Amino acid sequence: MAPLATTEVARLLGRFREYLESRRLPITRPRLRVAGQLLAADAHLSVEELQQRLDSAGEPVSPATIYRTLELLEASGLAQSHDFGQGYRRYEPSPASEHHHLICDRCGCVTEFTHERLDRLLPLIADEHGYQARRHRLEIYGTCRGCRRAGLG
Amino acid sequence: MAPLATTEVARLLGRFREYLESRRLPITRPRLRVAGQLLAADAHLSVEELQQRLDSAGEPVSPATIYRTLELLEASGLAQSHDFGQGYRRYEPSPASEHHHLICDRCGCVTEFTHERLDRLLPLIADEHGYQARRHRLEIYGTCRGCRRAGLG
DNA sequence: TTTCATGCAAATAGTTTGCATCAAC
DNA sequence: GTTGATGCAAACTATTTGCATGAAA
Repeated sequence: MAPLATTEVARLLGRFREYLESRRLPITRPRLRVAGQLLAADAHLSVEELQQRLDSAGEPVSPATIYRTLELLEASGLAQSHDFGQGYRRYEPSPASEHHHLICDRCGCVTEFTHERLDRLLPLIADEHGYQARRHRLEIYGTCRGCRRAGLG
Repeated sequence: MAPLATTEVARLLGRFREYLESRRLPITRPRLRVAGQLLAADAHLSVEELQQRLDSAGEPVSPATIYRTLELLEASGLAQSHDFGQGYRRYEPSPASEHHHLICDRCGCVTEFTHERLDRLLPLIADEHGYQARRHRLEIYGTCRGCRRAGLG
């Protein structure tokens, strides 16, 4: 996952401030630290990883606050969480266009892909079964290129 | 989810016994109770639901043993577990043909569907990204027919 | 009679929450 | 000054594990 450009991170941080203002919620230093660190991330981060990065950056935030801020980021639409069945959730900035995930069984790395035709197909399938689709989740698990090359496949 | 025919349940129970024998593992009463109850299920059961059904049937088994037996059932290929993001796992007998799930956001009910073309497509997508696909997971979340009729959609 | 499963209770791990204190406004 | 956030520690929940006892082979 390529990190967002610095200017884009700044723009999204601005949107987060607006979101907080619109809800009359204080714009606090810990909130901005968490948001800044997640929005600038180059990977799907766990809360633990996020905390480590905040610590390394000399901007420590407690796990409780990290969780609470992530909730706000999700509610505002600026971030998404995923459960890849690893026992904890991982977070990423909301992508410009919705995408799906390839997850490596070996190293846990995540690759994103989009597939328009597939996205159009799924609501139709839901409809055939009487469901009104709201969202879907598609994950492919396997061995990534790197692990296959390393003979771990 | 329609329950399996009684004869089919019996056949699968036989396969479970064979699996245990082949591993020199004791064929115990609690193991057969758990397997029998899950294989005859008409839905995707949580461990709690499974325990309730066992209790109701006058065949109580402790949660620890239920978890341990489910592990064996998964290892033997006779059962599958799913995490639908509800905070706990749900189990079902392994289907004859792999399928995907529609999950109702409201009532939690699960509907299965198959889609051959889609199943053929996914490994190709993985390959395009350098992954060797091993398995995939496709879930559509929305409102089921019943909940929509009840005006809960 | 040897081996391994069972049930209980304690441990685990990610996440959530209550509460006293502190920062934002 | 008022409101609500923070950090800590305790609580919570699904699941796993250690151990004394009991059942299968």
